[in-house]
Amino acid sequence: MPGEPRSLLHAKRKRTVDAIVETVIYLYTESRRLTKERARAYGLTGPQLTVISILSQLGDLSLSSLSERIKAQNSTVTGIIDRMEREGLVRRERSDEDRRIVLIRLTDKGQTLAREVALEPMEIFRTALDGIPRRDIDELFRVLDLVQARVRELVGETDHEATPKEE
Amino acid sequence: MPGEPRSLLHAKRKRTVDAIVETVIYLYTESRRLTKERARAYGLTGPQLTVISILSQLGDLSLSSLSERIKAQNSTVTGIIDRMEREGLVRRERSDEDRRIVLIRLTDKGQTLAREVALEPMEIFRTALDGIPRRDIDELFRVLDLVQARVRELVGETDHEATPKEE
DNA sequence: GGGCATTCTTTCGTGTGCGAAATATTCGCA
DNA sequence: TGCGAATATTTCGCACACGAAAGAATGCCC
Repeated sequence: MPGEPRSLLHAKRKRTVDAIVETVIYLYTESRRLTKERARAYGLTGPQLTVISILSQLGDLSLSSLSERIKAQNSTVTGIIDRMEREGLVRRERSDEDRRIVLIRLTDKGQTLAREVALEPMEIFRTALDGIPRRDIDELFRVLDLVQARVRELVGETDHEATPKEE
Repeated sequence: MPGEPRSLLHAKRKRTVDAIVETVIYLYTESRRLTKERARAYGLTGPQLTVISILSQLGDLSLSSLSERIKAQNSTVTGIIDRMEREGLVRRERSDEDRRIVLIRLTDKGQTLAREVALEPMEIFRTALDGIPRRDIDELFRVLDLVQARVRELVGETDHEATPKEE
């Protein structure tokens, strides 16, 4: 194959890719920052506000299901719940069916707060998407989904542990 | 305006938005996880590897420009550099022109490591984008850019402090 | 029925990550 | 000159965040 202006094409594409990566980072970090700012108004931290909003929507949850929801390790969530319990926002309650499980439950104080805030994760990001035409949203979804599939493929995606792939 | 099946449209749209948000979170956190995993192989943490790769590409940087690059506060980067200095990966050097400035410089050990790794931030994400057709990449860029603009608009975007808006 | 793998949570050590206050240096300007 | 505002970095206190190991309870299976 003869020489082509390949590097030029690559250069342009690299700029686009850089911009996309930058944008994703921006959206993610800005959303986090805003959640935090919003939480501060109620004397909470970002993760604490998220926990309150999840418990309020889904009811009592075991510590591990909570961890799964907020995509953090159990050991991290233990700490978050410790501090929230100290503040009287949640209570730990041992499950009766399986006494290994700790159920996290909102106290009255926690529920009152929940009603005041009603926050979605990544809220500004969502709000921004509201201002975008339907067709563009669909396009965004379509391509992001392609990218995600590709990442999962590259990563191996056996859940980093679970089911060893058998085909 | 007469009644429309508005809630149905909203429901569908909400699902799409949820999926988009989920995907962005996935891409961001998975990229971070991979960087960290990769760093471990060299006895480094994620941020440390990022610092090495940036310094290696751009040469010596002041602490603040480094903070800007990795989008973290100065106080955070101070800590990262402390530990890297302890490990003999970088040196602090007071600038001669402006003695307020601390220049961060890779040691020989740091440079050797840099040559071994050569990592881009959010690397898998980038790699995944490589497998996506040009037209889709352009679409993704176009719409994400719209979203970003909308977020900036919503946030006020006076740099959270800088130039008080005067129009 | 007793032990052993499994599951759920906590503990521990270390490393970010932030914001406010302290410190050091430079710059503008009266 | 000399002093107060501005800039660059560090210190401090706190809250995540993770992984490895310990602790507690369950379930399986001989």
